[in-house]
Amino acid sequence: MKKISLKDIAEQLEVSKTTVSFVLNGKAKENHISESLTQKILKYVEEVGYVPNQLARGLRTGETKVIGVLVEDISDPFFSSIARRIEEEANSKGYKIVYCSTENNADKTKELLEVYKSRQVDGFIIAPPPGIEKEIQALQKSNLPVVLFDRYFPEVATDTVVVENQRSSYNATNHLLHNGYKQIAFITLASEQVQMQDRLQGYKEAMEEQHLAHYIQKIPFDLKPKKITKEIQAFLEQHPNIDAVFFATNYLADSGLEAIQNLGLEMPADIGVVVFDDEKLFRLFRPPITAIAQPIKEIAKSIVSLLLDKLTGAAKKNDYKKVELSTTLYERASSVPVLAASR
Amino acid sequence: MKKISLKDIAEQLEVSKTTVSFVLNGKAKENHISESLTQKILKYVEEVGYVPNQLARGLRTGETKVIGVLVEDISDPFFSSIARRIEEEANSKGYKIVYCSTENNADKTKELLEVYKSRQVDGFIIAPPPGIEKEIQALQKSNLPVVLFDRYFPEVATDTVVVENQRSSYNATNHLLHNGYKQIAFITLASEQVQMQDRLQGYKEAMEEQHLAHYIQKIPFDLKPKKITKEIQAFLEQHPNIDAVFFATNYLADSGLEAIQNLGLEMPADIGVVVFDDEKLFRLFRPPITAIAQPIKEIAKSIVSLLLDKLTGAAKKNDYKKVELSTTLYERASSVPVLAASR
DNA sequence: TAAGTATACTAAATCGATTTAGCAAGCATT
DNA sequence: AATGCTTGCTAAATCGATTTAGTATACTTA
Repeated sequence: MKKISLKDIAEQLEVSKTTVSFVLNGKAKENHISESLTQKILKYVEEVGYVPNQLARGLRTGETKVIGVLVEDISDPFFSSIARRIEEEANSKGYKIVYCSTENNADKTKELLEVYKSRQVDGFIIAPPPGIEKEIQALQKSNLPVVLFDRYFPEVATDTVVVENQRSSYNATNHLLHNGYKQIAFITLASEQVQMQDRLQGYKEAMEEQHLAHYIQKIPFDLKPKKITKEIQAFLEQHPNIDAVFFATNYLADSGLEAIQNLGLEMPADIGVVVFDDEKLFRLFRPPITAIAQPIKEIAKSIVSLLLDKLTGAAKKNDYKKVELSTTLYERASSVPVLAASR
Repeated sequence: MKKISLKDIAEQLEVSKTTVSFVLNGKAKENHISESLTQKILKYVEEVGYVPNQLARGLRTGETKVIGVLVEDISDPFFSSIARRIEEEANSKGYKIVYCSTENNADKTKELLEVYKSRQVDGFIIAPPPGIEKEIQALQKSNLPVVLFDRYFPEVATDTVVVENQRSSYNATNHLLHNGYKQIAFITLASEQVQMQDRLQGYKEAMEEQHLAHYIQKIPFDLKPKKITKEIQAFLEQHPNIDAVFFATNYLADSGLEAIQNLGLEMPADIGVVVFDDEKLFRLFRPPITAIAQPIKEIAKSIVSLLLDKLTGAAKKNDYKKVELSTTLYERASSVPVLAASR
């Protein structure tokens, strides 16, 4: 059962490849192919179940209908759920996805970009690691649309989708403050990336408004979960006066919660907890974990819509948009002491 | 900055495309290209940063070095972590991944297979939904290697990677029995898929050995989490004598744990809990949730290794292997009542 | 010295589509 | 009767690689 090609069809029906191609691309009318021949071709194509070779088509047209998606780690629940939605959105518009994990590593990312370019993807969706500013600009110069998400490069004009990191973080910190916590630690990544900086800023702003001291721990990027747990545990031991912790991203919380358990601290009485990023099980935890939920579906929708605007030409090449979506703070028991009201 | 092609290089250096191609493919020696010319070409190629167009190459050679991965849902932690590892393994062997979510829907899957075939992927990795037996066979007939995982079709010979579902389930049920639970419910999907059937079998076997009655609830496949919670809650209310629950897959547990909370039942005293599939936070739950962990990394390795054996010709075309990996039961507090020892 | 064989390289076919340019027949118009 | 416009269709170029089947020269060897 060899694959059947345009040529085969043309030969079988004793017409030219051109004619078949016109018919299949809906250009029969404008090229004066008779209705009867058009039908005959369509019928035959249907019968033999012909599917065009997309490599050949892509080679000729330069369009592959494939979008490259680069995320930090596809096994991270935030990224995998975004990926799922992007897939859904893109599929519905006739695009396919190829994805990979950057591990937040610039060199790996650069390689991946090369690979994808050589595969002629039509556009890119990227949660960029630091250090690929130039590559992003190069892509845009060579007319390959790019949408960044989760973070971006302030100095590079791009289409971008992020959440209101600073404001969300500010609000969450205030939530802790309103519930009586004062010695609030902010546990984040040792990263200059804009989303982490914004989250940090929000925390600082809220603390400074109350003239409270900061407790900031920066965890190196590539530590294993166990090591992260150790680090956080050590930090909390060094600062026994800390009465609340704000985890700046999901997987720090996963390790941090373990550290808290190891130390025998009780939420929310001994320690209040808020996490940036919601996880499915946070709601069921005991106590349930207060979390900032990012609007996954909206993020994905905005990303794909920005990219498609560029791909279809609906948006001008040098006209970049930054979409900033708001988050939802789910106030759960981990940050709401029973006595809060009376404090 | 237009893209540079083989032809451009050939013209610049005043040699033929053939020569350049030979050099780039490491076939200089065997085609008697002089060392000096070889070096000159390599140097120039490096200089201009030429990267071959993979579409053209794929069209000509029929090899794209791309593997299609179809999972049920990329946002499911089990599948996303498998995907991550597959990506890692495949990348290290020079292959790229294109993936998508089947939603366990046969029609969607069939479409996706067509799309991927038209993009000339070299092979497939599939967690198959029911009803695509014929398509799998067709792929194999047209010489496209396929590896199934998580489940398979007993009547179709394929390379397959699964875990010891029945035995794992049997052991986990026995674990509950040894800890004094007797009215054990098995909450599973209304699915004929082999992995679910095997898990059910393992449960039944253990229960029957003790001459105990079954409590089996089958949840329809496409329910939303909230609906699943309701269903499970209703089931537990109807059978108040149930003293333990075995969830046959991860997302049933996510909903089931909520049902248990809603009913005010305490683990492990009121109800013992075991889950097929471990999740990151199960260890940190209160009480920690006993779970059967699948060996993600090994599964991914086996999958890729089976597929590569077929792709490289190391394994014969009609020589199919079934790899069955063992799981680990993490016995945590959700299924180990404090009094268990004395019962 | 003729035949054989390395050496160094290339022309052209090929993969499977799309697309440009154009042919041929029929009809209307002047 | 010559010109122009439709209509209906096709030949051939093209995208950018790989690969087959050469060619031309130089060097052995009998």
